[in-house]
Amino acid sequence: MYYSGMGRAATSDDDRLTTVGLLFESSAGLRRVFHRRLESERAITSQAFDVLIRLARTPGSELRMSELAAQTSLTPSGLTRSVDRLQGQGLVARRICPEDRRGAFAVLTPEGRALMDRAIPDHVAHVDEVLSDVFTPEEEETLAMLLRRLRDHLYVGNPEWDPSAEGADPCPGGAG
Amino acid sequence: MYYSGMGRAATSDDDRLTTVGLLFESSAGLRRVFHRRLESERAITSQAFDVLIRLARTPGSELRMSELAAQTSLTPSGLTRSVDRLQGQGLVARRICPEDRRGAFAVLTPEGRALMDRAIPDHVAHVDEVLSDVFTPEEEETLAMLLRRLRDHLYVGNPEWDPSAEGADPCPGGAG
DNA sequence: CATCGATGTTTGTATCTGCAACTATACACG
DNA sequence: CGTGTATAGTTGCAGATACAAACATCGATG
Repeated sequence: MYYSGMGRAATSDDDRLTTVGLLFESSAGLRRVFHRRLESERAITSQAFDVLIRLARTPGSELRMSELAAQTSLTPSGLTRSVDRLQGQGLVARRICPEDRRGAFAVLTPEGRALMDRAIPDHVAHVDEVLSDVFTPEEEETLAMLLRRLRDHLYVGNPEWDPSAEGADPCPGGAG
Repeated sequence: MYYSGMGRAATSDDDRLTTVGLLFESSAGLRRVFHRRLESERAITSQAFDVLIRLARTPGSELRMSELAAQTSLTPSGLTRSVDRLQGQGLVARRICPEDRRGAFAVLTPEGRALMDRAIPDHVAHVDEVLSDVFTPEEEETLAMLLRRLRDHLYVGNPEWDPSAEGADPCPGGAG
């Protein structure tokens, strides 16, 4: 999209839009690649996988709805719907936060845990396969470092998606 | 999303998923930032802007529907709907390709051209502002180089989105 | 020239998403 | 203890997207 990589990007406008355009295209392309495999092999969308993997990789396998929304780049409304669907599939359940009854946790069910235990290794291998085809380990590290700076810059100060809130859970996961 | 940048990413699984997670988050964050500004100042979505800027920056201000779909990471169906909306706003028109009447061009109308002449400089400045807050010029160049490799790897061989078809237009823009 | 398969685009349909409004609970204050 | 404001999450609704099927046209073949 935009105007990236057309072989005639020489003007200053082009240069400045190229990076952003490449970022969007890479993201969309990766998402499509992973989405295809997940949907054909696991019958879940990449969006659902985003939610599930976040839960699977959290101690206690549960997170507050708002946490999960922030970490999946979904709005609260979008996350509610996503968890509704996962609940319908029996992969996730809701648990009221005992210390703040407005709040809810999304919890991985045993079935969801089993699915992720099968799916994650395959997914990691797939990611690995794609990235190692393109980058050396140092390059991948450089890319991650640059992207981390960009991500942090974009999300700080955004009240709804500020990662600085990540550790400030009023009802810490499962320990209660 | 995924598990990136949580301060405890030390296992091998984490490392391998981090880069992809950061890419998705950066892309989503950038899209949101640009979307907000475009929608409030120009009353267009960032998706529509993707289409318009591609047209605005092409000689003759017109492209085949399939070209445009490939370059905006939309499916043909999605692009048809998008162009429908832009046509309804008077920003884009369709033109049948005289040499292949199955095909259609999307053409920027004078109104669309005028909008983009106003919007592009602001957008470039906005992109510049965000990126220069985060990266040195060399870093940005490095990022673009790495992302270009990734993008090219993801899109070659994918018949629907193969960029190698870009120069092979059977009815080249506007010259006919 | 008629037919058949291939290609470019559009349409029917279902799903997903976000915004704004709403409900329920918590917390501060008198 | 009652009231007012803030916060967590959900729901109604409108808009956007993809997949599959349909439609129109092209090009090859006989």
